[in-house]
Amino acid sequence: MAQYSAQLDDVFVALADPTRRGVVRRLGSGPASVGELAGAFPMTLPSFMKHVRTLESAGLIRTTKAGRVRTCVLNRQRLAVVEDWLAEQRDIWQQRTDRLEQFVTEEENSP
Amino acid sequence: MAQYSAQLDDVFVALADPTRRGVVRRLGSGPASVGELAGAFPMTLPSFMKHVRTLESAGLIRTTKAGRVRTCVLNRQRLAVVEDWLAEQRDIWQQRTDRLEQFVTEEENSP
DNA sequence: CGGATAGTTAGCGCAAGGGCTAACTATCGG
DNA sequence: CCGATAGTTAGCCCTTGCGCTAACTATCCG
Repeated sequence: MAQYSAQLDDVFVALADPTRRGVVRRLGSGPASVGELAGAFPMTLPSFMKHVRTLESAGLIRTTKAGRVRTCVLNRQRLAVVEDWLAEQRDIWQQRTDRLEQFVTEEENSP
Repeated sequence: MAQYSAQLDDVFVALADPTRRGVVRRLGSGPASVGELAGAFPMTLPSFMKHVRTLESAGLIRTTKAGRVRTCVLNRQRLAVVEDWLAEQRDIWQQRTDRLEQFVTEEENSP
């Protein structure tokens, strides 16, 4: 529950684009080359590559190059950053409802 | 598990900024006026208001104006959009590991 | 070797994002 | 009614994001 703010920023920014979410989704089913991935999106390769780099520097994917083909794999770990943030939100909200309950109880005891 | 893409985009974009995440976090503890919220961030009111509007049009918060003060409340429901997306990712990944297990099993049976 | 394939680099254009100031409106409180 | 308070609107600036073309590098294969 730390103050990941930098990571958090990169990850949310990376996911704030439909193309990049599409890549994450696709990679969920297993690794793929840049070319394979790019085929699913209506843009040129250089444009697509930028998305790949964004995802990689956010840590959401990892890539390796073998011969002339670069293979991308999902780094599921990184999605935990989002999960943790959501969990934190739930906690905060929970604390609030706890306070509300306590307040109501106190009111009942001293009306 | 539909194709929310538009909503999803708005919500992720909204959360891709530390100021806006800060507001969401703060509102988790209960409603607050624009002025109260703005006090926590190093920027002018007009700038801050843009973030409020972004959050509101993404559906993450709701605001109402009484007299001269506008009060903001968190719309927790909307965070479910993110939760659902994450759940979907987990599903996809799960399907993959299922296939892998099946593959391994088949290999064992016919070596 | 030589052509096809798979990325990569460089640079450009445009729209959007996020911040600011200045000036205005609309309460509220005395 | 008047001054202070709480937002709001308008417009400007600058950076970043995202898409494109053109040209280049680096394999792979026959």
